[in-house]
Amino acid sequence: MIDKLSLRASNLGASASSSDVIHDALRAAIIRGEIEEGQTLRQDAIAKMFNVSRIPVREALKRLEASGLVTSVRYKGVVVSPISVAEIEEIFEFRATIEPQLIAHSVPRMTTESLDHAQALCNSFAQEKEAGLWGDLNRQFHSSLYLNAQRPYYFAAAAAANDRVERYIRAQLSLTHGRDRAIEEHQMIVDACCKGDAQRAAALTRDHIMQASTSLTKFLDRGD
Amino acid sequence: MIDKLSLRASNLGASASSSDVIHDALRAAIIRGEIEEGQTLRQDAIAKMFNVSRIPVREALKRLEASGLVTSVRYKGVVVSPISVAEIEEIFEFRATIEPQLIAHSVPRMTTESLDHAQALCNSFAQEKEAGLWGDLNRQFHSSLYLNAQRPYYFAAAAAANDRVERYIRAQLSLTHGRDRAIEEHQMIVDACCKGDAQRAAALTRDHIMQASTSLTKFLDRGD
DNA sequence: ATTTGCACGATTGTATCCAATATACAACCT
DNA sequence: AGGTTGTATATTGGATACAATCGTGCAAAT
Repeated sequence: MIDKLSLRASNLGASASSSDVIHDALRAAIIRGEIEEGQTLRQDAIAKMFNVSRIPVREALKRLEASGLVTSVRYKGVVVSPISVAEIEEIFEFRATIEPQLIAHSVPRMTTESLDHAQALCNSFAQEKEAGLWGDLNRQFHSSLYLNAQRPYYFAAAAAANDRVERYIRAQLSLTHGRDRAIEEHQMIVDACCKGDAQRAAALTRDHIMQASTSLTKFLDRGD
Repeated sequence: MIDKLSLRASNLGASASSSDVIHDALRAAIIRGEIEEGQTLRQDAIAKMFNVSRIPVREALKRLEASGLVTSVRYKGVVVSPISVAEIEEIFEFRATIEPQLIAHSVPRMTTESLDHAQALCNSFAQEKEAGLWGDLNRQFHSSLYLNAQRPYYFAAAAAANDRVERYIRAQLSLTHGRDRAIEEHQMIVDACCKGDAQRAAALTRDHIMQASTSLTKFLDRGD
């Protein structure tokens, strides 16, 4: 028998189809705000970008539609789903319900490694100078706190909710003092995790999300 | 200007494509348990059932995959997602988090009409003799209590969670005393709504869901 | 000037065909 | 017999071709 490890055999069966690649790329572009909401996505244009036919593009769009990121009208096309301030508030409130439960379940299951990893991501976020990376690092940090929860459904629900408002989270981080405050709150959450205080970590997470929500809606109601 | 209401103008643009029809039919069949979990869905077979090509079938399957009802492996096919007892428990717990919030937001916004409608559905469920209809009536009843919440994201999240465990909700209702107990609890929830007691309605909803969960998992751990 | 009808291009929805891959089974070797 | 290799068939993934629909501009009618 050959040594499997020497080949680093990857699971080919689960390799990405064109449809998967296109889906992931579009999803990333949408949640990062690189495609602005309301913009219509033309099948042909996307197909040409990826050098494929429209078939895999359509399948990718159907999946994005199922997760709410785009809205489709027959014979007219799909547009990046617009989202109202009320919906943003609702989704932040949803996150503030789900994510504290995730972290509360995680804390008693965290290992030294996962705590170190979380602290490292916390530091990366705090030290990163380039604003374009704050969103990714912020999300990685929060995800790392939920990995031990053993709550896949909650985790997926939180991820979906984050996808819908990701571009507003990024906007909030770019607000005056938005990131500064996040840095402080992140460290407090990590500290609570290190002490094994699940309830405090949950409460801090909830506050962190709601604080971002109010500071964001204050900005959106005023300026936009 | 013509009177729009007199026309009851339906949104023609949103008329159903083949892909939509197939998606809805498959979804209904899966959540009702008519297609059992683990069973593989052949594109060709489905296409022939609906007298269409495989293209709209594939799009329907991609959407089902995005909502978690089926699992797809490249070049092998899609199977109805199996679900473990742990996942069932998690999703019931998720419902027990979300649905009380929905009803709590609904209660202060309920009208006499919506209360009457809920009571009517409550009665229909209690009086229905045919076991095959209990699942639908149960779901209609609960949905009616959430309609006034003005929380579309919560509502959609609850609907998706219900889809995933619908067949187990049905099983639970068929258990000894499962339905009897549901009937009592439903009436208590409606009564709390009529009194405008949002917190009690929420607490009762939470108990209702958790009670179903424990009675169900007790059955699944023992028998299955 | 405004409205109505229509032709045409652009775009989406679906069918049909081909390629890539998996599965089952036969042939073969030891 | 047991296992391995080759081959046929079934099934999915994707490309191409065609049909259905939408939107727009323009001309004719009022």
